[in-house]
Amino acid sequence: MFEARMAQAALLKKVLEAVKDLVTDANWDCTSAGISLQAMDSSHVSLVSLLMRKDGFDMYRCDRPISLGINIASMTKIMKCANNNDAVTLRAEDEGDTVVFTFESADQEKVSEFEMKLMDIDSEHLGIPEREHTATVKMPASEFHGICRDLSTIGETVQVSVTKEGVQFTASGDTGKGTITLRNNSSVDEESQQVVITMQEELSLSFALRYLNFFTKATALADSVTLSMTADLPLVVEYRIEDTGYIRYFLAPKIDDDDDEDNN
Amino acid sequence: MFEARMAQAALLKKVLEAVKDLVTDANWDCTSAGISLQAMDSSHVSLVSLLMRKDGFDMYRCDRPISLGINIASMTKIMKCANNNDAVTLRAEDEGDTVVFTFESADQEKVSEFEMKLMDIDSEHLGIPEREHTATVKMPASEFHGICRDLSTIGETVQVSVTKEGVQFTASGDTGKGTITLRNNSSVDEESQQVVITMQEELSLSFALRYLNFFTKATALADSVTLSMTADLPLVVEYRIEDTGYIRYFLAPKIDDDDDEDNN
DNA sequence: ATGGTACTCC
DNA sequence: GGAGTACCAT
Repeated sequence: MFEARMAQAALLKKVLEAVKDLVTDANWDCTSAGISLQAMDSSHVSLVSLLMRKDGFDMYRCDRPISLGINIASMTKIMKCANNNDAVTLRAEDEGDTVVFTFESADQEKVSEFEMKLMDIDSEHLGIPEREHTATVKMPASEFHGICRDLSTIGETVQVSVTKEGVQFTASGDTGKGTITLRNNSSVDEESQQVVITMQEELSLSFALRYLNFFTKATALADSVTLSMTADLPLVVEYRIEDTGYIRYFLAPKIDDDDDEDNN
Repeated sequence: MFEARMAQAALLKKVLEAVKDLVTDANWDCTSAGISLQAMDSSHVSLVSLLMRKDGFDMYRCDRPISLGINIASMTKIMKCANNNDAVTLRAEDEGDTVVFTFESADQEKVSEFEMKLMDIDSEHLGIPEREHTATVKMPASEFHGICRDLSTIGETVQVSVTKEGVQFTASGDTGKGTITLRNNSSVDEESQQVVITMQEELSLSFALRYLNFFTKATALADSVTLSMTADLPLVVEYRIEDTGYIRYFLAPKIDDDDDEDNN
């Protein structure tokens, strides 16, 4: 028996928003420690990794590990039926082929139950090593969101260049070129507004904006986002989910990492 | 001569919103008592019945009964030209083939007139008997709206089950099953938020959500909606129009009213 | 209440 | 493929 209850449906809704454009089906792997999900996007370019630890839940019970194969669109539809401050309970029998969502309104006058069929999904459970990166940039999530959106109107690729002084995002295309520079400002009062750079050496990598724009669907989940970069290794874009875990996205850099590239 | 004036164009706009998706042409039957309209929807499945008593108007005059055959889309277009708090006057000559809409802005600084051609419409004026029902459920109109919208994502049919304790709405489909339960809570302070059940005996009937979703276009007209049900008879969905009358929708239950039905 | 998006019909 | 319509989200 698996059963987990969270006080605010809003959280799960936001998680789905952050996943649904990238992934059609995924296994939600539930253990006594919590829920995790790993999936490649449908074009096998990027990877999403979600962790929700059991302490992020009001109530959490998982008698034995269970993998819930879920169609994300169906789950999204169901979660749309919850109000943001409904309590949500997920329940699955060990040998069952369904999961049941229960929504309870704050005033207890309304209870909704949605039963969803589970799927069999080949899970490519990729062990992703936690590694040190050459450079990390922590910045306001909404700032990153805006930068990716804006640069998309210029070109398809963004070049991210990190120095001790700051981070620079550049895109170019037919209409011209756009560059956005954020200064390292870890001294700003509000932590959520800080731009904090940690690095061993300067570095410059290019990424497909199309995927970054999918990643920024997680903006509602966290005030800050952290970009972790190492030459020739995938970028990691991490949003911490308060008290609960994180959602991380992985995206390999474009190989043509030079300024002369003009065929975006 | 027929002439009627209402202080707020908003009311007539909302009435049109509540009718236009269901009915293309309809006779507005005007008598000294007021205006009424009855029409089947275009697929002859459901029925709309509108009543606006003369006391709902600022000014009302109807020398002899007259039936105004109106294309609802045309009238909607014309009413879109009125501001919500314009006063509206409808005027038709006894032997004429047009109706004139006059909009006067609140500050009297602007007057608009639109003349619309009338149509000849075969009116199937169905005498609908007022009858006692086995069960009625009064609930917040917005709640009913949300339930119909949410369950539409699950299946095409909703089963409505009424007991003394509450009312339950259930739909099922390929992706699973959804159930929403509202407790009878007539003791809630705000009358508009109450769920009030009146019943002779428990009952469970199924309806096509497609039509219920057309009916909920009337949500803006009233805080509450009342569902009246009797086995094998059409459901009546009633929105009271404050001080004026009502709009009622009728929809026959689906015949397969059992839980084993799986071909929604 | 209004604007954007997504769907459906033509 | 385009326009109109309906729905959702802000």
